[in-house]
Amino acid sequence: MKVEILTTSDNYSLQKRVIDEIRLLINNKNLEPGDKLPSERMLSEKFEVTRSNIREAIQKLEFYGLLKSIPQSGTFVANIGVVAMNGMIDDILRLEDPDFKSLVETRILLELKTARLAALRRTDQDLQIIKEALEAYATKVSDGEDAVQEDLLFHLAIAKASGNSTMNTFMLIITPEIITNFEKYHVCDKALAHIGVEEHRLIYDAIKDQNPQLAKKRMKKHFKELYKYCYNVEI
Amino acid sequence: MKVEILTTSDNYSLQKRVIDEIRLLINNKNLEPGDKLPSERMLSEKFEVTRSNIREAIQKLEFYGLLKSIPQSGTFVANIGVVAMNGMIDDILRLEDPDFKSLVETRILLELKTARLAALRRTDQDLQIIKEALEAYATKVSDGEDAVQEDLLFHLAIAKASGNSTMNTFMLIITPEIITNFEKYHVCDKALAHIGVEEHRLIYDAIKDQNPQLAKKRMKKHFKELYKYCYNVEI
DNA sequence: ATTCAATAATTGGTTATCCAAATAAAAATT
DNA sequence: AATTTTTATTTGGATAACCAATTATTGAAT
Repeated sequence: MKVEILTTSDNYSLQKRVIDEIRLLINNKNLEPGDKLPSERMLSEKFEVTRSNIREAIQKLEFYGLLKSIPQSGTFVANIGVVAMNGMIDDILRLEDPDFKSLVETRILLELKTARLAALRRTDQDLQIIKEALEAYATKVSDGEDAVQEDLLFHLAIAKASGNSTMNTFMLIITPEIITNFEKYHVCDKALAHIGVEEHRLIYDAIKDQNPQLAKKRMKKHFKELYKYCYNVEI
Repeated sequence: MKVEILTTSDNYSLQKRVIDEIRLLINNKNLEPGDKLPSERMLSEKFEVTRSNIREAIQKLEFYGLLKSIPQSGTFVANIGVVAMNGMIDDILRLEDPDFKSLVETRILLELKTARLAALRRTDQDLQIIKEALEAYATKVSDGEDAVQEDLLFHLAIAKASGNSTMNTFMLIITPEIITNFEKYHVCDKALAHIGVEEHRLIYDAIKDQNPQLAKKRMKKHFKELYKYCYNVEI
């Protein structure tokens, strides 16, 4: 059974309201870094929402490093002052869901960098994993099968070899969204795959030879071909 | 009262265990995209953990786009096959917490790009917000006050003006961690601030004049000076 | 045998209750 | 009066009970 993604606007705007209330409270009480927020129970009463709503809002602000909950003690303002707190919460509230163009743009930026870094830093073990991913991809393609997954894993292997855990995380975040979009529009069919294999091999060689410039250049070309075929757009 | 960040290793490894069990289950049952997972209650019984543990693990995999929960219906495998699922979960489990060097490296990559894009895409309103952030920063510095927050907001204003919501999100994620590290090591004191103001102004001018190359170049110089002063390292 | 309405069971999400740690307050001891 | 010990309260987190939407099952009607 296939399912479609849906977003419930109700809870979403409620969370935004709670986050904004917390922002106002921090302003009114002039809470500085390290200061304690009122307890979850008090906040839920004050804002007339459930404690769950408060918890979710706090967890979101915790994700962005603005608050820190300590068990059996309280929730505290992180090492960020009132001014930055306001600005950042404002940004968080206004954040729209990423459009596909934004995802692609970011992916290319990240992958040109990870390819370069992988060429500089890859260990022998990293190289081995990339090679295995490459060959799994090549095998699938030569068998005429769909190889979107293997393609993905090749790119993630490079991200891991870059030795930069932040970029690695970011790649993990955006990759599935890109894949979903790719499959949704039914672009990038198997005709492209054979070209892809050769391009992958060239990228692998550059990383193997520890040639960062070349790795970046070949990754750039890879994306150029990819998006030219898939979307008839130059990037 | 100041608080220190701590990480409880217990729940963390428990979540990893649950995620790995889910991975194994998807493998053993050969679940394809769109297939339904067993209910949370069954999973909690099967893995001998609480339903909360199951929910948290599912939510994490949902964050990375691997699963999708539908209310009153079930949890489903996203549009990603078994192979990619395995590879990605493997990556997620191995993800280490980002080191400072990794954060800085990623920040620079992102900011060189957002500066460039902001120069290309900024609206008049974007420019106005950047200008306000710049002047708030300049005022603080000329008053001899600490201006870390205003500095941060200037950079975030540029990220917003880039028109790329993904990069904007990523900037919001890494910024507080960087700030925390900056303050922890008590580097980057006020002596640097006056240079910073001038550099900010130059970046602003380039964005105002819609000169992407110049904006990027000046941002690059800004970071070079910053990290040279703060860490005595070349980047 | 097929179709459709009615009912029972299942599901993720929500709310309420309980818990153990941490803090504050009070009382006892010196 | 100062300090320690004891008790009470507050805290975020864990658990359990509940809910409404969905799905599966049953059975009656054609």
